[in-house]
Amino acid sequence: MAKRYWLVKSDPDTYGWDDLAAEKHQTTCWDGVRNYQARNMLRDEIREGDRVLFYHSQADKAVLGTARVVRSGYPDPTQFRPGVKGYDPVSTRSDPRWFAVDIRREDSFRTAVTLARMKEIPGLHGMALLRRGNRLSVMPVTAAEWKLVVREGLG
DNA sequence: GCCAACGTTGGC
DNA sequence: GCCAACGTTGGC
Repeated sequence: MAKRYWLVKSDPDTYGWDDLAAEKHQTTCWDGVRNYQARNMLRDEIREGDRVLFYHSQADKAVLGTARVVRSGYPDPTQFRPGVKGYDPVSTRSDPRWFAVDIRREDSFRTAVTLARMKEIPGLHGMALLRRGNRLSVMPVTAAEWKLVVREGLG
């Protein structure tokens, strides 16, 4: 199967590129996603070995680097933990509603590729991230888009 | 701080 | 099943 590419979006005040760097093995469980469209991608489409653009929303609005999927979709453990954000009382272990993947930090860009910059690159005009009103925290990236963003970031 | 774009909720 | 109200996200 062809390798696929994704973009994950995170508010750096909540969890950012530096937080991922500080993790053991620079790997984290990408949990907390509570949107059905994004859930479907985490559960059904994202595979180990797929590569990921790591994007900061809010003040930064830029891709900071790349990561790799090191474990494909499995039940998001936070949905089973009463009291934590993301707890879902309806979800059960035999029929979990929410999914997570594990990602490992890979290349850190020399220069962050800003949203403004991406809008200037003709080959990125169709990018899901640039679609008006797109609030998905996980979205697909084409191979061509991946190449353009990474070339820009790694120089 | 504002507001557009959604997703969700709940009354009917 | 419809839709108004509300909450959240995130760019500006």
